[in-house]
Amino acid sequence: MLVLALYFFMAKIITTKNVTKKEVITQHAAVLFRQKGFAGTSMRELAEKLGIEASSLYNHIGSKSELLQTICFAVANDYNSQLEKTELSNEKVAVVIENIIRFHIHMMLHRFDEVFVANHEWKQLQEPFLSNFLLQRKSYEAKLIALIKKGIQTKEFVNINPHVAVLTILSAVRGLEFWQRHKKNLEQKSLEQDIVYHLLNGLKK
Amino acid sequence: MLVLALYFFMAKIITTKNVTKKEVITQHAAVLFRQKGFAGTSMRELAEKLGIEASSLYNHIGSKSELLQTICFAVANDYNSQLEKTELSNEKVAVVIENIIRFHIHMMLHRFDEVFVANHEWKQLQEPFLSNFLLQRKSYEAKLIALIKKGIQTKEFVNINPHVAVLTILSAVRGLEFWQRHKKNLEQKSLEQDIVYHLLNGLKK
DNA sequence: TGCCAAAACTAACACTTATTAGTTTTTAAA
DNA sequence: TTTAAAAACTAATAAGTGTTAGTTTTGGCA
Repeated sequence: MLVLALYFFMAKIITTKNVTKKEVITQHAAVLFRQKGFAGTSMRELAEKLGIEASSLYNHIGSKSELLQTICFAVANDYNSQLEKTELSNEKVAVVIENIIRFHIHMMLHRFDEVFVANHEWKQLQEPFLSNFLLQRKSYEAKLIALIKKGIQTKEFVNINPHVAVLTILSAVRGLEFWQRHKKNLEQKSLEQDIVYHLLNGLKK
Repeated sequence: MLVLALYFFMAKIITTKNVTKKEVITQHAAVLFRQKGFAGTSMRELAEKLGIEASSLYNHIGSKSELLQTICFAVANDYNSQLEKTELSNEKVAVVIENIIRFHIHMMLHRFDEVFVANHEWKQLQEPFLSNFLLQRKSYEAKLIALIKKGIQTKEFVNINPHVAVLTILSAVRGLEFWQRHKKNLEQKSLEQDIVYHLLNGLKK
């Protein structure tokens, strides 16, 4: 007698300890949102990456928007708390600025997907999250501007428009987005060193 | 006797001479694509901005994708032809680089919407346009890298990784995206001067 | 005026979207 | 082994998508 048994398994989200399923979903969402944008990513697509059905996502998350909110504010919080720490040090302004640049580079290289999404997709946040996010960013920039001003007063920096300098620095560091493509071709340390040097000392001899 | 006449007018796309309706549509599309992203913008939304119905758009354009293609390649062409012009000059490398930076700033300030869309939404291009676009960008960057290398050889520039320098410069200039918010608060000329100075001579005294 | 092409319209198509309801399976503790 | 919660499933909803077909209106020229 032949017994033929067929087993069907339901797919399940794989988690390792200390990582909730919500966090696994959010991380996958970050990758997709980076690759295809928030509006360009569907919940079915996200579910497929996780090996489950779209409707099953809602056992773990509230909504698609919530995913974006989680990503954007996690990044914003990390930048803010690091800045608060760094600000309080007694180093010279040039050193503080250098440390901040290095932290930005670190975030770009190690939290790439989330940072990218926070940089590019925040516009898709719904109110009141949109306003909140913009407010946080403005306050962050204001702190940096104040630092540059201080550096000019202490004669450490040239007499540049502090607002312009901050934008130039922040944007230059964001250039690492493009760098991901050639990640392997260059040592991280020398990359970091070149950017910091370029921004602080310029290109010319 | 009272005669009551009701007139209904069909909306029409307003054009001034030397501007085709297709160009008017494309310009409005650029604004919307910048504000809400390509995937986040619907044809009905675009049509509404123009005061017509969505289906009427198709008397003038082929498809939504075509709009994105038009925008991205118009920008790419402008950058490419300007670079070809500038490269051929007999100026010192530092001057050539400075001119290129100034051109980028000019594009950011005067063709904001199109440049922004080309920078952010090119990923949504369909093949073979996507590959074509990436190829053009790579070749553009390669030319800039060669220029920086030349500048290092002629001892005009410090011994920096040319690839990193190009990315830093291009990204820094893209920071003007954020500047649009405060457009009125600063003279364009001094803004331009500060960025050029920062990138060529650095922040430190 | 009469005519024709350009450009608008309405209506519909076939799909895709995020999300919900209700049901079944799985997991883990009692 | 029973039981309850967690987490998967199927099926459906209502709204929105780009685009096409067919029709009507418009504007300029004969």
